[in-house]
Amino acid sequence: MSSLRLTDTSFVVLGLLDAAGAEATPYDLKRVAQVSVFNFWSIPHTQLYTECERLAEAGLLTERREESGRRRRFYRLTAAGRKRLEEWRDEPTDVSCELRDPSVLKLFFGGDPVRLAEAQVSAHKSKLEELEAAHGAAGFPRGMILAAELGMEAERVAIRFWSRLLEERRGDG
Amino acid sequence: MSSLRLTDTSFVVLGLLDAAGAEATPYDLKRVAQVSVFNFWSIPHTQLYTECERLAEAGLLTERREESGRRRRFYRLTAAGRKRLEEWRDEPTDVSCELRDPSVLKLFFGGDPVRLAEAQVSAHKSKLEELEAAHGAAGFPRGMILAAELGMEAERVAIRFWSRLLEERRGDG
DNA sequence: CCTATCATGTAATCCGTTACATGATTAT
DNA sequence: ATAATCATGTAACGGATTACATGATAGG
Repeated sequence: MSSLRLTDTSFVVLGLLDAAGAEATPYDLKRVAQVSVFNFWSIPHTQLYTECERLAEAGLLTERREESGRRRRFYRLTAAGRKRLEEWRDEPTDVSCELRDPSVLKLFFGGDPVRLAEAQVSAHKSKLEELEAAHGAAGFPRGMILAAELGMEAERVAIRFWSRLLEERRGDG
Repeated sequence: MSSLRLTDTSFVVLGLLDAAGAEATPYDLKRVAQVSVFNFWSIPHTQLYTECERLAEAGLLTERREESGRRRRFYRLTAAGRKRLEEWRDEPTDVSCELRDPSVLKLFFGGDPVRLAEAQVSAHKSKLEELEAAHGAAGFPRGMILAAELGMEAERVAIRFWSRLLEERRGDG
């Protein structure tokens, strides 16, 4: 019940549980996240277990454990948990994000544009297709749809950028 | 001299030292980084100190310490360090990056689009101006220029995205 | 029934962040 | 000179990643 610091990871978990609207195991969260949040903010599955534990200790989740078999743990948002989630998402941030793209880092420090571009064009294309496919399904809340649209737009920008490098392969120095 | 695992942070340090082409203190690295790499991949300044130490232990940097006064530490790339850097940057990655934008996360989980957009539009606009200003200076290697151009393009996309949300403020649900 | 793969989870390690601290330098 | 700010650095803590491990389930 101690009031520990919440990280972005914490809010991903709180948000997923809120969206689920019901009890869920960390594994449930992982499955739904993999086709939604993880598209633009991924978290290793092991962290979902420890984070649920942490949040439960802080009183933001309740924990129920199966008696038999796997003894799986089911978590649910408490009122306090929902409150923290709402406070967080209603408070706008002015921190602007960073690209933090490993390939751009290599490019920045002198990596060969053409070789990098070859890998990046196909990577971003398949990512875009993935997003478009997931986007087809209906019934998502508006925020999720908007986030996906921005993600797709970002992919298109990346594709254009790296494709252009590929074309100018006679480029100078 | 033990062969520890190198992280992206390691390569930022190696890359900065390579670009410097001379001995530098962690503080030197910080100053040059703040107007270049940190625009799209930032690292807390304290980490530059510990990372230089780590890399020196691994034999990728040499360390020279001032005798008098501040007893500052100066680092320089070794041949092994340069080799690791080159290997890294010449090997293309297929990992595509993630947005990892805290505001998009809030949007995704139901944050109010208009309130978020208000803060984001101005944040991204000032970031774009900053990038454009830094971009004016000449004499940078091509990779750095390209990285900056992608960064500016990404900012423009973000500005368009959030601005559109602002305009449609009568928007549905 | 045996094996391979997927589901589910724990533990240890280590990087990255935060908090703090002291030496220079500038301004007044 | 003294305060204030900037430069430079250290140490502790905790979150995130990695490595590993065991229980279910399906296919042959």
